[in-house]
Amino acid sequence: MLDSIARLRRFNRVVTREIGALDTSYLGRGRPLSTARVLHLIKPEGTDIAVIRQTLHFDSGLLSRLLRALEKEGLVVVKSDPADRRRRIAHLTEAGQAEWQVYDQLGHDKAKAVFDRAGSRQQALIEAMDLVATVLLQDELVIRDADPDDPAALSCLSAYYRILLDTFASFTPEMLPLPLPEAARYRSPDGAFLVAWSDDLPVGCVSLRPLEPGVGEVKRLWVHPIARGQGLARRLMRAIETRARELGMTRLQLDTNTGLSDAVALYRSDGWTDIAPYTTSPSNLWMAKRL
Amino acid sequence: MLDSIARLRRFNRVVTREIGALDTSYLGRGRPLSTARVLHLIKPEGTDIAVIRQTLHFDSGLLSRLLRALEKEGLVVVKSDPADRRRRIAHLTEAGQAEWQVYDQLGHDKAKAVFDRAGSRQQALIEAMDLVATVLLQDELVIRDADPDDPAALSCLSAYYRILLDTFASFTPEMLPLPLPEAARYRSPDGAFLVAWSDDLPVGCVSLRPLEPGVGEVKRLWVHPIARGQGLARRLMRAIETRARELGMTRLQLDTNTGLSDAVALYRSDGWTDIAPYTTSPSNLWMAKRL
DNA sequence: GCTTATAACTGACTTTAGTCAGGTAATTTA
DNA sequence: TAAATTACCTGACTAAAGTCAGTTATAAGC
Repeated sequence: MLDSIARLRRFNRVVTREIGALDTSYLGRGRPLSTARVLHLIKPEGTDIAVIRQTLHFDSGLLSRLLRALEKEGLVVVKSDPADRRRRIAHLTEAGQAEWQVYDQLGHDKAKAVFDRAGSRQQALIEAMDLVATVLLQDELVIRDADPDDPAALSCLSAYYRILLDTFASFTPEMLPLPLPEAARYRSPDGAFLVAWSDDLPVGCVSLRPLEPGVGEVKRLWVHPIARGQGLARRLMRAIETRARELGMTRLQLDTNTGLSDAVALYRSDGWTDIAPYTTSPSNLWMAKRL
Repeated sequence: MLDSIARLRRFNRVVTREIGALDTSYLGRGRPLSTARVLHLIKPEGTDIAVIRQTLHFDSGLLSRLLRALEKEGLVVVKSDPADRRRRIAHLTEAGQAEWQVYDQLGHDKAKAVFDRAGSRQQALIEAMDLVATVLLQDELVIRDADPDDPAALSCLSAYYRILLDTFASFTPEMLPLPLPEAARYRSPDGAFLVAWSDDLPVGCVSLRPLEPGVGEVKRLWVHPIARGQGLARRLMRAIETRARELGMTRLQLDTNTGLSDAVALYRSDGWTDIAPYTTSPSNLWMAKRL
């Protein structure tokens, strides 16, 4: 334990020195760091200033002052929210968008410099960083609805497809098109597509499409390797079942393969039972659950 | 690449929030953070204030002021270095030592809380942190003399022994005693023991003992898994050869095993040649090098 | 319609960190 | 031994971050 604390401190020292410099790269543009961070948090479509305040944990007065400074520079315009005119939304001017780009590029360059230093161990570095971040964020996994054509959804699907191709010889890339050909059926009100997020990294997905009135099919359950062992798959299944109920479904089906033994064990332990085959394809196990 | 930068930023956000809190845990004792960090850098035997300045990258004036504040609190006494009376050494008073303990405990508790949250993935977390730190510190590997009884030397040796036990069935724990029975022979002026450091983590070692006048034997070359692939083994060998020359040796020998193929390849490429057996034991290859 | 709550703003203030221009004493160099 | 250098100190200053009390406009509750 003592040794591990020494190692944590070493990690702490190194990381605050090297990675902390990502933030300080925002300096050098004649603007204090906090002002630059506020600017960089404003999205093209505008950002509710309350969101900025929560993200940076700033006092209301402090943020006000920083926004006034950005307005005086002509980079930002703050307007009242039409829906609730007490709330205010910050927008980037054209000059502000240009400056935002500069900051984004600075951070990008700094990050690239870190990876360049890793040389041949770049991949290992990224995986180690993911693991650290995921462990520290494990209590904050969030499941949100996504559009099946969204980049996050597509990144989950392509990871899921890679598993299928690696595991089953009978799958070919042509059988696994991206984006999904019937994307509309995975959108509300027909079906659903859920993505699990760890901070802003997609780490899991599951989808639901209608089969016949009152019956839905669960497909494409996937959990990122760095997020396994935390019950995320079960949370995703529970979430999609809830969504199915909200859509008026009373029965769910799925087809799977006994080769995916972890998934099958999860289904069984969550009340799914075997049913007769209803698809061909590489499936060799069919299950259903009454909601 | 874009994805990896997003992942680095995620890592950055999480780590500055979670691990950065290790430092801020020094707050809450009615003392500014920088003052507390200075106090915690003072060792029981006293610390040269230049070392503190370099470690924290503080301005000379700033550190002076912080030390005056700690003196006024009765926690620290700064005395002139007898060897060079311009230099000054900071010492902890009794009250200062007590306060130092409190800060140490605070950091300790905070670190433990991080590990506790990792649950079953504690070991994986530590290894990932080590990897990140080592990659970022790879240009800063330092090789220093160590005493063979030093904790760092012992930790290297026990890791080395573990490899031997795992690789060769013919080794038994009794054949690998710790601490070394003939430690004195690995100390100057007879021999040497070198340890490679990444920050304050020992990541490699090599040792040298006298065989007969003018002839030395290199033993126990080890490199931590997280530090492999960076040429550290070669640097250690070069360093121990230099040390051997300084000790007046003109010839080096070693015994090894062809099972350790990486090591053997290194020796050969660095000018070592096969010689006749001079030991029994699990060795099956004997080499020498003229200095 | 009146009261209360909420969101943001303004101005005054403090703390912390850090810089800079001297100054002194000790040591090293020429 | 004089001049230069080094190590540290002091005092004056600034910038950045953050806190706090009070104000205004809007929305929500009764």
